Amino acid sequence: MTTVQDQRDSRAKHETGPASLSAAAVPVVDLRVVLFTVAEGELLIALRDGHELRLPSNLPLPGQSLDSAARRIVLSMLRRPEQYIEQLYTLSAVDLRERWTIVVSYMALIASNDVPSGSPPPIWLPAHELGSLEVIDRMVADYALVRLRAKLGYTNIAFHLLPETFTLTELQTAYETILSRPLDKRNFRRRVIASGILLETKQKRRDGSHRPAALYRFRADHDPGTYLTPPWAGVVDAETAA
Amino acid sequence: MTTVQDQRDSRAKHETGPASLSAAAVPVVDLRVVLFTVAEGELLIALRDGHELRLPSNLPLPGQSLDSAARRIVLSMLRRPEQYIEQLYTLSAVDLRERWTIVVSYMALIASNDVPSGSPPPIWLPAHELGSLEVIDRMVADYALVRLRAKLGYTNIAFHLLPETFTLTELQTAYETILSRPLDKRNFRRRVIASGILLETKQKRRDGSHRPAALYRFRADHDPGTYLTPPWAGVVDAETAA
DNA sequence: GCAAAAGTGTTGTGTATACACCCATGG
DNA sequence: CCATGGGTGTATACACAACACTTTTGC
Repeated sequence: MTTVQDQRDSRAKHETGPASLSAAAVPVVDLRVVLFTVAEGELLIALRDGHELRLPSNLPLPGQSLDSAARRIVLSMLRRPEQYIEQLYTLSAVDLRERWTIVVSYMALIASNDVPSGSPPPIWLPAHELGSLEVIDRMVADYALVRLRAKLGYTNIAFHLLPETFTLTELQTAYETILSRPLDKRNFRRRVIASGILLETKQKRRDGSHRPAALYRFRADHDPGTYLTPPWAGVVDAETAA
Repeated sequence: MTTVQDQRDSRAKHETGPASLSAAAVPVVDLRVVLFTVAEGELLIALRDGHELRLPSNLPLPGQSLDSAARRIVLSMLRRPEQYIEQLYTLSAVDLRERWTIVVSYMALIASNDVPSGSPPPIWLPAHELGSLEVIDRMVADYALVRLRAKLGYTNIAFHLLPETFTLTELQTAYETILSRPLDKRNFRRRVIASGILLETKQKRRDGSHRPAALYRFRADHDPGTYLTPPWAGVVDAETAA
C-alpha cells in the first residue's frame, strides 16, 4: 500500500505544515547517559544539578557518531573519558516543554577513585533512589540498571568500574554492590581467575593489620569488548558512511 | 565545564549557521526494519525494490512510539503484523544524498507460509547475499543477523518464524537454517520440550509415506518475551510521557 | 597473641554433548 | 516389504553452588 516515497512525501507535508499535537513535526534528537560508578559500597549515578536533577544529555552533531556525542557528555561531566560505554535504547517521547524528542540512551561506567568532576560537578545519586527523576530519565536509568545487572552475569564489564589495579576483594565488592547480594568468595575467585581476564601484577597492597592482597590488572586484550553491541558501534562517522 | 545549556546554545548556532559538512544541521530520523523469514531452508530478508534494493524504512510520527512506526513498516510490506519485533541499534550517518540521518534499526520475524505481501511485494533476499545493499543497510542487516543468531541460543524467538502449529522437525530446521549448522535431533527435542514453551496439540500431520508428526503450538504465555529489551519498549507514546 | 582480611579444595548436582536404533506410514 | 522421516535413552564431561579453615600481617 504505502511505499517509501509516499511516506517521505507525507512527512515533507508535515514539516512545512503547522506543528500539530503541540509537538513540532520534526523531532529533536537528544542523547542521555546513565553514568555509573561504585563508591563506598554504593552504586551511584551521575546527575546534573539544574533546577531539578537530570540525566546528563547532549545533542548530536552532524558528521559525528552518536557514540562520540555520548562520550562528549561524559567528558563534560568529569573531564575524563569513561572506561566503558554502550548504547541502550532509543525512544520517542514528548518532553515537559511539549517538544517531540527522540531520546537515545547510553550507559557508561567509570572508576570512582580520583574522578576529578568538571564544573559544575555532578551530583552522585544512589541507584535505588531515583524517585525524584523526571519520567523519561527515570525509565532510562531503571533500564540501564537492569542491563548492567544482567551483563554482570555473562560479561566482564564490572572491571570498568575499577581503577587500573585492584584486589580480588575489591572486584567482588563491586559485583556485590551492583547485585545487592553477597557472593561466595571461593567460587567468585575461581571463576574470575579461570576467565583469563586477569593479569597478576607482582605488587601487593598492604592495608591494615592483616595479610596483604595481590593486585591485579584488567587484560583489555582478553575482553570480548562490547558484547551484543554491533561491531561498528561508534565507527560510523561522516568519513565511514561516505 | 560545559553544561547542558552551553551545548544547546552551541548547537543552536549550528542550526542557524550554514550547514557545514554538506549535511543539514538538523538530522532526519529514519527507521529501518530487517524483516526475516525462513523458507525452503533459507533465511530471507525482505527488501523494497526501487531503483535499487533497500531495507524497508519509514519516518516516525510525533506522539507515536518508534516501535509502532516500525510495525507500520512491516504492515506496509506484508499487510500482516509481524510475529516479533525488537529494536536493534541507532546510528548517525550521512546518506547517499548527503543528508544527515539518524537511523533507528529494528529486527522483525514472520512465518513464511501464506504471507500475502502488499503491493509492491517485497523482494526476499537470502541473508548471506547482501552484497548489493547500500553501506548502512548492509551494516544494519549484518548486525540483525548476528543478533538473531545469538538470541537463538538463549531465547525462544525462533518460534516467531513458524506458523501457528508446526512439527518439531520444522522447528529444528528453522534453527539449523539460521545457524547454518546441523543440530542433534534428540538433544534438540529434549531441550525444547523441557523449556515448557511447547503445547502439544492432539493433531498429527501426515505427509508422505512415513510416520505422521505430532503438531505443536507455541505457548505465548510461557515466553519471557522481548528479553534484553526494556519493559517499556513500545509503550512510550504521547500519553505515557506526559 | 589476637584481630582482620587474604587466600585456598572438595563434593554434589544439574546441564550440555555425543551417539544409534526402532516406529509408523504410504505406496 | 521397503523407503522415508518420526521418535526415543544412556553415558560422559563440564559448569555451578555449597561449604570452613589456614595464612599473613600490624599492633
